[in-house]
Amino acid sequence: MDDPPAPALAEFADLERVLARAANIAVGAIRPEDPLLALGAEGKGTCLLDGGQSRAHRKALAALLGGRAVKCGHDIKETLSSLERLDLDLAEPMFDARLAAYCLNLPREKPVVGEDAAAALVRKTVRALSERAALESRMKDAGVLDLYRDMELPLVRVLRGMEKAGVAVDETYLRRLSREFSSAIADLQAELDAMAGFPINVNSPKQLAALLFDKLQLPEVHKTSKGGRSTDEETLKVLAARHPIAEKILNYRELAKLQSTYVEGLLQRLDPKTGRVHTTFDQTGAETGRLSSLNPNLQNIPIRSESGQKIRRAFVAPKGWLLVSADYSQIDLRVLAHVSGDEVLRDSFSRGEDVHLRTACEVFHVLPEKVDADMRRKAKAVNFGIVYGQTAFGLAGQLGIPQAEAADIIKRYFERYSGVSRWFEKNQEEAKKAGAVRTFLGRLRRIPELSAKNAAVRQFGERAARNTPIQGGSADIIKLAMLAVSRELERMDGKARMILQIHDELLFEAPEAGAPAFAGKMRKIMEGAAKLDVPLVVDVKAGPNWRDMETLKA
DNA sequence: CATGTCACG
DNA sequence: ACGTACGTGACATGA
Repeated sequence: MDDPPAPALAEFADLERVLARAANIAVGAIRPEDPLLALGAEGKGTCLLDGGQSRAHRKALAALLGGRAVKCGHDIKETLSSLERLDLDLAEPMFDARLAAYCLNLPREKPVVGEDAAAALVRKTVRALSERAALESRMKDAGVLDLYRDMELPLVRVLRGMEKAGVAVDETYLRRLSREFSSAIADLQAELDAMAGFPINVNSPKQLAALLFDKLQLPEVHKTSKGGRSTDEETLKVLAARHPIAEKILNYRELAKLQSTYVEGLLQRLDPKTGRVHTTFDQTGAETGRLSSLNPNLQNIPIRSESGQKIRRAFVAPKGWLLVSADYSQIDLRVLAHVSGDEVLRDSFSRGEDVHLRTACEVFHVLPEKVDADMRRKAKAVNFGIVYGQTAFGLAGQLGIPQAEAADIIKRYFERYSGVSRWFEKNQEEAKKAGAVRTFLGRLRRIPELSAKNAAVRQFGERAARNTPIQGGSADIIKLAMLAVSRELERMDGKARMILQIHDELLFEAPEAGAPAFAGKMRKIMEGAAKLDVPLVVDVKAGPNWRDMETLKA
């Protein structure tokens, strides 16, 4: 498609009458703190307004943006965010070119070199208007128009509401934690310096490799992707058997990570006026249809380690409220059961069994009462690996078992779960033919790597082709749930809020008194968000912070 | 700006 | 023979 003509800057008044009569108008805004607006109509040039001008024209803008014209833009969520500052909103109908391109899984637009923010805003906004018809037609042809119109576009406002609401953080607690971590890090640094015999910067993989492999002559465990000598966690765990410094480095790394990324990162992003942090959800970043979260990323808050849990404790409910968490149980494997139709997997979920235990029974040929913790652990790794296209090599590495044993386990898995095996075959064949895969709700991912000459590249494509219908199918389900939940929250008129999505979990805050009933309501909505051939099961918990949550029974 | 590392689902 | 588990984002280092 041709680039639009260079936008002419015009006075707002010159355009206002044209815009008021237009069926489609171009609307874009950036810089929430100091809004910059672009407005235009087909063939009528563009008007650029800064924050001050926007305020002066607020009344006229409200009429235009609240009118019946199709508001066409590029990244509507960003536009909504900037307009909030002027107390303005966009009324339906809308068109979001960026979201349309995402649903079509088109390659991402490269940034124009040397272009300033205002010029980029005008260019993208005007293009959104001129490309609307073509993009809608392409979406129809590609079978993703319903996905765009009924799922992604309505989700924009829901996500903006979550971003705006933010999450409360206990600043006093976090500052105390910062001092605690700093002191522990300083102690570890002193011990490391003493053990190394010189001041060692553990944050430098280069210095660390020199210490471990040159000075201390410890064995190299594996290479980095670029051929260097790796000092990662896996390596250090191996080296821990040969030298006490490895363990110290691991301890240092853990705390340094938590301190820099989470404690300091969150304090930096905390709004001192409200005591809340506000993430941005990227609705168009992930190839599989998942969301991502940035500035700060609130989808990777620690949970696994003890020190990590101290970070979770910093996320709190306001006084008189509770956090409510609702997470889908085994959603990926349920989606696999649904798309593959595998009888054993379906049976397992229909009966409400422990799926990892069932897999252990199937692959080890034993009765449930004979399954020990190690067998279940292995079975769990197999269930994870299956979804990712894991090889015997990978499973062996994961479990620390010989490759032959891993190959045997995988072989038995596919014998017992033959429906899964057949679905993988069929999916692979169709993916190769189409150069793309879809989720069961029609979301599309093109995978050009499937026809690569290079075997490694092609195999990567094959794993992506296996994983995407599953991970993407799960993403579709939780998005539907979020839409259904948000409709209920509107009915509740602000008596509770949805504040985060973490791929298979939704986090809410709700008044303490009504929290159990609220949690039950959310559970029901989420379990009913999509109709699969197996039940969807949601576990709900509530508590004063994101660490101390108690399970609520149905 | 690339690299290595590591936090999460 | 190929390389070896999918999807993200943030941080520190050092060229």
